[in-house]
Order: sequence, then structure tokens, then C-alpha cells
Amino acid sequence: MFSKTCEYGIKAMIFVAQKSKDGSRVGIKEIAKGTDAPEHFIAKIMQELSRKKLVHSIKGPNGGFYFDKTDLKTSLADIVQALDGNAIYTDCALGLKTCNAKKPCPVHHQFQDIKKNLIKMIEENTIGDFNAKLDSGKFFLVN
Amino acid sequence: MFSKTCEYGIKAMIFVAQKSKDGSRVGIKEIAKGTDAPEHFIAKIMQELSRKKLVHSIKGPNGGFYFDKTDLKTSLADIVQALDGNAIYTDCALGLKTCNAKKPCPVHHQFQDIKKNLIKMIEENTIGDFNAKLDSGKFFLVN
DNA sequence: ATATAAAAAGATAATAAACTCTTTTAATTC
DNA sequence: GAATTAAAAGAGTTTATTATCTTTTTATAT
Repeated sequence: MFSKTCEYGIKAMIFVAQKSKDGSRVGIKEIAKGTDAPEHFIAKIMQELSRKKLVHSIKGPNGGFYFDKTDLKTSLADIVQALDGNAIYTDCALGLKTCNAKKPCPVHHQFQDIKKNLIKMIEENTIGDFNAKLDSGKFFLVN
Repeated sequence: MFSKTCEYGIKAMIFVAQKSKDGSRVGIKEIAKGTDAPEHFIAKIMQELSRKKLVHSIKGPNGGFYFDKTDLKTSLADIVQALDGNAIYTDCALGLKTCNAKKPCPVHHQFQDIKKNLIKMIEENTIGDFNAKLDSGKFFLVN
């Protein structure tokens, strides 16, 4: 469904949001451990998300990544777009460049329904929404 | 959503089904042109689909790929599974190995809904279903 | 100021996916 | 049965993704 980059990105964002509830910051090593992701790879991903202002960071001792209140409104769609681009919005299931309602590929209409649901879902779910859920201890970021 | 392999595979299967309605066979070159896919690559894909009996083929002059009546009942899901495996059935959106209803990742429930719809759709749509639709001239395999 | 901590940036390496080329095998037609 | 046609199989190349390593910059604390 998503690239590894995106999978790690979503996990990391949820992890950081969770940890930064009390205002503390999270370092790359802690994120890597907490989400079972390769340290240097997740570093690149967080850099990118930071550059795009979906998360904040400060350098130096006691530095790290953190969420501010607006960051909590970041949706899954924002993260997916930042890391995987908008292929999910635009791309035809069969890879046709100009597939649309007027000139549809044979599976266009079937997939439009699915994609509509998927897009709605990732746009409606924000990172903030997951905070409360995770507190219950009923959800997991590593196995 | 799917790999290139799978995109080409679905297009090729629809194309062959279409062309073999009157009992004729379609060669790799014709498939490649008709679906705008790299010739040698689509050859590999058809080989694999043929090995898995989702389409039939015979060698030599007047040979090529063709559908018999049971082949028409092949669903999109069959093709996806043959080429991309069953990741779409089993894989967690965040890449967790043992993510399930009992031990869900934070986005598990959201994605289960989407996946359920997607799987239902690809299982219900067969290649045969597209034949009639394509005859109308309202659908396209190349742009 | 100096040492230290941590992210940012740049460069490189490994793996997998996508694509191509060549040879072999099977079937057909003459 | 020789020539031809077309898929099957095997091997190889290119490109993209994933992952790692090294250096630089920025901030903090002592």
C-alpha cells in the first residue's frame, strides 16, 4: 500500500506525538527503537518531515523532535503526501497517464470507489486522534 | 497500489480475453502494443500467468495466448495474487508482522475497512466482466 | 570558550524491482 | 524433415528503493 519510507514515517510521527505530550523531545535513537526502524533511515525521514513542517526539531543537548499543537492536526494524508507524493490521489490503477472519468481504463470506476474511501480515511484521521487511543495500551508500534 | 508487473498483467489479461473471444490467439508483440507495455517484460509476466493456468498458450505458428471459458472467470484478485502475492490480504499498513485484531497497530482498524472493500472488489470483478464493457468502446487500455 | 549532544546534510552501499537480451524448446506448415 | 513461428527459459542490465556511514551544523551546558 505505502512505501517503507511512509510506513516508518507514520509510525515515527505517532511515536513522537505520544512522547511529546508532556513537552519533552525525542531523539532519533529513541524513535528508531520505539518503532523498530533502522536508525539512519528514520533520521532521513524525520528530516524530510521536519523540512516540510509536519514535525518540529531542535538540535543540541536535550534536543530532538517534538509536536506542537498544530502538528497534532497533521493527518495521515499529510504524511503520505510528504513522503510518497500524491500518487495515491492521481495514479490510475493500471498506470495509464490520462485515465479519468471521460476516458477511463477498464477498472477505473471500480477503483475510484475504493480510492475515495481510502483518501477520505487518511484525510480524516489525524496524529492527534491516535494519542488518546495509544494511551489505552491497546495499540502497538512494534511486535 | 500494485506493482508495475501487476498493472501490466491485468491490462494484458483484459486485452487477451478481448481478442480471444472469437477463438483466435494473441502473440506477445500484439499484447505489448495493445497494452503499451515493454515486450520482453510482458512476455515474462504472461509466462508466469500461463504457468499458473490463469491463461493458456500454445507455441509455434498461429500460436499465442488465449482464454478458454474457465479463464474468463479469473478475478482481478487471482491476477494480483499470482503476480504480487498475497501481501494485500495479509500485510499491515505499517509493516508490523503480527498486527491483527488482538494486537493491532494504531491504524489497524481504519485500514481493515478499506482493505475489506478493496479485496471484495477485486474478488468480485472477473476478466469476463470486462469483455462486454470493452465492446462498448468506452474503455481504454492505452492513452 | 570548550566540550558535548543531537539534528542536518552529503555521500555511499545493498537490495529489490523493472526491464532487456539471448538461447532453447515446442508446434506448425510447406 | 527443413524452415519458420512463437512461447519458455535463462541470464544480464538498469533504475529505484531501502539502508548505512561520515561529516557538518546548531544548540546547550559547564
